[in-house]
Amino acid sequence: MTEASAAPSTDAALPKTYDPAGTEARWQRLWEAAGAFHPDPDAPGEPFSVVIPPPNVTGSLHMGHGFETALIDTIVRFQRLQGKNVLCLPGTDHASIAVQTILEKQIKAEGGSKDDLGRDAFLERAWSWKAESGGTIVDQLRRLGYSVDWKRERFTLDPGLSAAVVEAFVRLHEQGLIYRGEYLVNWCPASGSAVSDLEVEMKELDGHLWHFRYPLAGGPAADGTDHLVVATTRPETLLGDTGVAVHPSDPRYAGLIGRTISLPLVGRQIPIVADEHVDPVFGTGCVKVTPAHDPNDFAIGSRHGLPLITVMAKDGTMNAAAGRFAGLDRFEARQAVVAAMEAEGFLVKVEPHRHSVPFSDRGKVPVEPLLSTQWFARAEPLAARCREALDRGEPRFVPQRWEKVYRDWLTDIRDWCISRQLWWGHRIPAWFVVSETGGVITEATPYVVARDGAEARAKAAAQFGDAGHELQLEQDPDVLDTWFSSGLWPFSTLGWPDPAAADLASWYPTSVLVTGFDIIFFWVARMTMLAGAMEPAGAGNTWMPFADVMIHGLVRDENNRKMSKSAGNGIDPLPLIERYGADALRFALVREVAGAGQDIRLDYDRASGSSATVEAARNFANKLWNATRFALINLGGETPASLGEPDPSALTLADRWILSRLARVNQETAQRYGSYGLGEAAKGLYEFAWNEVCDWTIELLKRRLNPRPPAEGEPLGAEVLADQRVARQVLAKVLSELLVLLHPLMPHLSEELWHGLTGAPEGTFLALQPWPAVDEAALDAPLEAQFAELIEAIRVVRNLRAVAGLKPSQPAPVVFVTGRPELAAVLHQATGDITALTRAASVEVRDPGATANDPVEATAAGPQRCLAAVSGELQVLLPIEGLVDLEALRGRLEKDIAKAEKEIKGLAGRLANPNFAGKAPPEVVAECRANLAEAEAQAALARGRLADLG
RNA sequence: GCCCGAUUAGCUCAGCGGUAGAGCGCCUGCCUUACAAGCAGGAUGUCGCUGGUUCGAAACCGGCAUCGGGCACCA
Repeated sequence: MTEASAAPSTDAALPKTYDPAGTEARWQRLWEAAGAFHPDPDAPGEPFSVVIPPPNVTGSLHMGHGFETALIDTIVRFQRLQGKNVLCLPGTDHASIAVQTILEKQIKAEGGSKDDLGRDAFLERAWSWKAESGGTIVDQLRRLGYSVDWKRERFTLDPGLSAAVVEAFVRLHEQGLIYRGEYLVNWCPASGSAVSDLEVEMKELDGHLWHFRYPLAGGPAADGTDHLVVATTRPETLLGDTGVAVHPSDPRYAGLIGRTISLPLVGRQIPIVADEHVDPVFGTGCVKVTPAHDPNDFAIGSRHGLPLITVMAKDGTMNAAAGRFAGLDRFEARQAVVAAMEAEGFLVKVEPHRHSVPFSDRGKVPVEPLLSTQWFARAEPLAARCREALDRGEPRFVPQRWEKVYRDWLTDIRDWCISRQLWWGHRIPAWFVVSETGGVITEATPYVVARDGAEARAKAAAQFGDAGHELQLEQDPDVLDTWFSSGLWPFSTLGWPDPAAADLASWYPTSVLVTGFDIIFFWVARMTMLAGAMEPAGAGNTWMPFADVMIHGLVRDENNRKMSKSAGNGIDPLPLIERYGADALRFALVREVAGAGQDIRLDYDRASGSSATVEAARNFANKLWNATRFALINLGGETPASLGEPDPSALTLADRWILSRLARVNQETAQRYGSYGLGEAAKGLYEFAWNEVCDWTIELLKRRLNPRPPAEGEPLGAEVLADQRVARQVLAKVLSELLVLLHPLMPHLSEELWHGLTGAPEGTFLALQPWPAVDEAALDAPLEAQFAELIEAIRVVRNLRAVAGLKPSQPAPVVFVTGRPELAAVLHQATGDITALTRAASVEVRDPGATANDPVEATAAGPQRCLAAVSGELQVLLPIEGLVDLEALRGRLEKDIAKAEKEIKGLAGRLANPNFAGKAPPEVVAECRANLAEAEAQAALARGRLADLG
C-alpha cells in the first residue's frame, strides 16, 4: 500500500476527455444483449409499467420525442433502481391518415394514383414504408438509450393489436355504443374521407360577407316588404337552401314568419321560420338555412323539419342538384353563383369579413360539412364513466391543472366519428349483406358486425336465412380512425383481450402515462373512455388505464416557435447526439423542465449545429468523467467494495460534511424522481456534483490522498496512511453513490464510470442495482451550516487575495478574528484545509478580546500593510509586505460598508415600526435584531480597517 | 366570448409571505499533474403595471397590459 503514495500514475485508465459515441453504443448493445430491460411478469418486486406513446411511422423523430423519451426513461430507470418489476413497452402507430397522405403524395409525384394501384398494392407499399420509417424510429429511440423492452415492441396494426381492435369494436357494438348513421360530418376533400371534430382546426381568414336579396313568394307583405336580405360567407351553398330563419322576437320580421321565399337562381319555394339560434343584431338578422352543408343550419333544419339538399359531391365539386353549376369546383362555384346573383339583380352588397374557416388538420384544405353515412361511437356514456372515475381522482394529472381541461372536454362531448374512407388502417369488422340489396351496398343494405368472415356469415345466416349460395357478404371497405387503436394501446399491448395474459395481470393498469398536452383529447381521453367500456365484468368501474398522467410541454425552437414539419423548424436529435452524446442531450432537456408542464425552449444555432444548453450538459458529463478519473488515479487500485465504509470516528469535518450532504441529496433526489420533479432532480444533482463534490470535496481530499512524506524518500507514518484510507473510502462512497443517483438522467456515462470505479463485470449493470440506502446517521444539519461558514471564510480570503492583486503563486499569512468560539473551533480544525485552498503561509485564529487594540500589532507588518476584509463579524486579515493594490482594497472595504449600511437601514427601519415588534412572531423579531447587530458590527469593523489603510 | 399559462440578471429559467438565486453569456487573473469541455475571483435586477390584504409582498387577492395556448363561434 505504501507505493500508492507515490506520484499518481500518468497513464490513467481513462483518457482526458469523455467520448460518448463509443461508450453509448457499447452499453446499448450490452443492455439489450443481456435482456436487462426484458422483465418477467412473475418476477418479484412491485410492478411498475409504462407504455410509451407510440410515435407515428411518418418518417423520423423530432426533438419532442427526444424530450418525452428523456422524461419517460428517467422515471422508468429510477423505478427500476427502486427494485420494482419495471416494464417499459415500446411501439409505433400506423397513423392511418397521415401515412396515407404521404404515400398518395409520393404516388402522385410518380404520376400515378392510388386507384390505379389498387388496394392490395397500395397496402403493400404502405407496409414497406412502415418498415423503413419504423426502423428509423426504433434506431433513434435506441440511440437515446431508452430502457424499453424491445422484445415486447408493438405496432398498432400488428396481428395481436388488430385482433384487439376487432374485439373492442364488436363489444362496443354489442353494448350499443357504436352505431351507423347518416349525419353531417367533417368531410376532407383532400383525403376523401370523413374526419373527427378533433381533426378540424379553425383558421381565421379574410373573406367576404355577401348580402343577397331573397324575394317573398306570393307578393309583398302587409307593410309592403317584398324581400328579405340574407348575408352569407358561402354563396355556393344557397343552391341547397331550404329555408330562411329569423329570431322569433325580432319585430322587423314578425309578420313574415310562415311566409315563403322564392329562392333565386333555383326557384325553390322555401319557408321563413323563427329560430332562437338567430342573432338579430348580426348582419340583417336573417339567415339562409342550408341544412345539408352547415352544422348550425342542420340543427335549425331538424327543428323545423326542413329538407336536406346536398349540392356538393365528395370531391368538393358541385353535383347535379346544383343545376347549371354542377361540375364546378366549390370555390369556382362560389364565384359563379355571386356573378349570377349580381347579373340577376339579387346582390345587395359585398363586405370584407374576417371569419373562422374549418380546415382539415391533415389535408390542409377547408373541410366541407357534408351528409354522409358513417360509423360513430356514442361518446356520452363512455365519458360519463371517465368523469365518475375522475371524481375519485383517477387518473391523477401532473400538473393538476390539466385535469380541468380533460374534464371540460368530457362534459358536453359529441359523438365520435370513427370511420375513415381510407385504406391504411384497421378495416371495420362489419359485413354488408349485399344479397339483400341486389348485390350492391346501398344506404339500406343490412349489415352484421363480427370478429371475422365466418362469424359474419353465421350471424347473417341466422338473421336473413341462408338460402344456399344466395347469401352474399361484403366487408365494409372503410377503416377506423387511428385513435381507435391507439385508444386501446395500454391494454392491447399487454395481451388483452386474452383474460389469462400474464403481462396484463402484472402490469395493468399502467403506472403513469407521460405525454404532451396537445393529445389529451385525441389520446388520453380516448384511452380512458375505451378502457372503461372494455372493463371486465365485476371490475366495478375501476379499469382506468393508468394511475397518473404526467403532462409535459412542447419543445420550442430557438425563436420560441412550435416545431413543425411544415414550418421546417424541427431540430433533429441525432446530430446533437452525435456531437454531444445522448446523455448530454437528455440531461439538457430534463434540466430545462423544472416548471413541469411548461414548454421548453431549446437553444440551437442552425448555422453551426451547436447548442449552448446541450454543450453545458456535455461539459457536465466530462466533469463527472474527470472526477472518476481522479478517483481511479487516487484509490490505489481499490474499489468502493474493497475499501468498505469509513469508520465514523475517523472522519474529518469535511468528510462528515460531504457524507451528510450525500445523504440529504439522496433523499431529495429520490423524492423528486418519485414525484415527477425531474428538472429539480437534475439541477440538484448538477449542483451537488459540480460544486460540492468536485470543487470542495475533491480539492479537500487531494492533500490526504497524496500525503507528502516527512522527508524525501522516507516512508509515510501509520496515521497518515490510515487517514489516506479514510479519504479513499469517502471518495469512493460519494462518487459511486452519486453515479447511481445520476443514472436515470445519464444512463450510459454513469454505467461506464460505475464499472470503472467498481470493477464490476460487463454483465453486471448499474441499471439494475438497488438505490443506495440513505445514511440517516450521517445527516447533520448544524454541521452543514458550520461548513458553509468555513467555505465562506475561505472565499473571503480568496477574494481578498484577488482584490489585493496577489499572484496565485504567492503565499500569504492568514489571520481570522472572531468572537464566536464555535466558528473559531471550525477554523482551527480546518487549518490544514484552509492552508491548502488559500495558499496560506500560515493560519491563525484570534479572539478579538485578546487583541482588542490592534489585532495586527503582533505581526511583522504595520497596519498599512495589512489586507483586511470583513464577512459578517468575521475579520480576515492578511498581514503582508510587498506589492498590493491599496486602492482596490479600499474599494472592497467601501463596498462592504455600503452593503452593511444598506442592510442596517432596512433592518432598523423595520424594528422602528412599532407594529413589527408587536405583531411579527418573536423569533422573526429576534432574528432581525441579531442581523442588525451583526451588520452594525460589520460596518464598524470595515470602517476601522479602512481607517488603518490611511 | 369562455378558460388556462407566462411576465424575475443580456439569454434560459428557479424561487411562491421574512427583504432576490442558478446555469449559460460577460469582465479579471490563472495551462495549480482529474478536467482550459477547466480553476479562482467579479459585475449585472424600481422581480410587467396598478390597487388591496399584511408588521412585512417577487410570492397572497382584485384590476390592467403584453405574449402564448386551448375551447366555443354570428350566417
